[in-house]
Amino acid sequence: MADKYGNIPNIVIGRLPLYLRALQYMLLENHLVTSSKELAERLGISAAQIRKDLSQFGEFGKQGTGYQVEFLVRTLKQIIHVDTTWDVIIIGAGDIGHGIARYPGFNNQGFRVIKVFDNNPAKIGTKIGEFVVEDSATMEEKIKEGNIKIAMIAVPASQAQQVADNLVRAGIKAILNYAPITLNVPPGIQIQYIDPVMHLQKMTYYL
Amino acid sequence: MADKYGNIPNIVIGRLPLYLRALQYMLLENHLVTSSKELAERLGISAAQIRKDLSQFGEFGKQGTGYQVEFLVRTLKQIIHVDTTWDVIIIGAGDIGHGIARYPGFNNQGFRVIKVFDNNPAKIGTKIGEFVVEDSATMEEKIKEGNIKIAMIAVPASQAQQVADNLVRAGIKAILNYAPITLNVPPGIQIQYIDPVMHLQKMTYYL
DNA sequence: TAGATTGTTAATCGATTAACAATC
DNA sequence: TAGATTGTTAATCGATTAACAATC
Repeated sequence: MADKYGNIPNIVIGRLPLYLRALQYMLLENHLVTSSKELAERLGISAAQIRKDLSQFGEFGKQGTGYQVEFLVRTLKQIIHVDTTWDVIIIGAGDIGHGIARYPGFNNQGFRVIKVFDNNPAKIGTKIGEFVVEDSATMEEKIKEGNIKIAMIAVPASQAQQVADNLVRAGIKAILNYAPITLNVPPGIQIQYIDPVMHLQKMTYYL
Repeated sequence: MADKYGNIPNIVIGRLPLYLRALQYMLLENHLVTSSKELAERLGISAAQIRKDLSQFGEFGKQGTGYQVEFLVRTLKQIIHVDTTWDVIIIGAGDIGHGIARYPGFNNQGFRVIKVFDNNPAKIGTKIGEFVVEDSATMEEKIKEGNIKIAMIAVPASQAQQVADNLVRAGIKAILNYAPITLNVPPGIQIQYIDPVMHLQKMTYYL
């Protein structure tokens, strides 16, 4: 239940994965205890904000000492629901689809790509690493069968809205969209965007 | 000069590429005039916000009518400095580097990938589409020669900070980082992040 | 003219920060 | 104990929205 903790601002939720990522690196470095001050310096944000954010979910630190990194990692994973592994599908077997199908970074972060779909007969049946590209026509059925909740859209912008509509109809609840277009989805469906052009254009103003 | 317009909040600058993207789609659809209301509906934000954002830079609309799409596209491109084409380099010739080197979406959006670097001898000299992978050891020199200002980091997280340091030393002013790690860069250097895991983790809280 | 929509102001809403008592 | 750092409050800061005169 997302409201287990009451109404947490979305902007706070958005920072938790950032904290988690930094804390996991600390673990990797055998850095077992940290403080809001240290974490803040690593991330370039204020210590007060980190303490305030964490305090929305409980009391995880100890005065005078700080936070046990391993405990905080475990706790954050539980809070944002990546203490389990989510099955994820990819729609679109072009360059982007290939890239994310093979991306090793999902491992141990709560996600596992399990299927890749495309509607191009020339691509259906071909292999991408361990995956055999499946026919988009069978997508809805397979989403329902597998009770899949998360999808990544890697089709051209012109097809993205149609794909999103199909995904939502099939029961998908969270979409990561790589197509450079804003999609309309019903309330309650999560959507995030990755568009390198937008990121670059956010910076050129300052150049 | 970024302060041609005074001190515009960063959050406003960040929305301009979103407006631009939507307006360019309208052009594509031969949709020549729009209003803050219409644009707001497409983007799922408020019309007042769009008008307020645009008004920071001038008066581009007409009461009773709205905005000329083509004029607004041209104006936004000038404001965020993508009315010219920026040369961009990629560091890292792995899967991600391959993907962005071949990504067609930069065309006509103000960016052109011109070089790909890697420090792996097995990769140097190999081809990625039209690019020949160049030796990272020659990177700084080539950045200076070409007066390049923008770079995309596509190396493993363990190498990303070192690469960023080198880029900054060579004169790079804007970095798009695909490595899943927060980087430290000096003030005045722009940095943006793309990490699909973070985006997915922002959504699972609500599932 | 009547209707529509801008640009802008003031009010509201929300997020961040500074400060500090509590306490390890 | 003395020093350090949390969790939390209240103050500040900033962003969004509602409303409307101006005007096309």
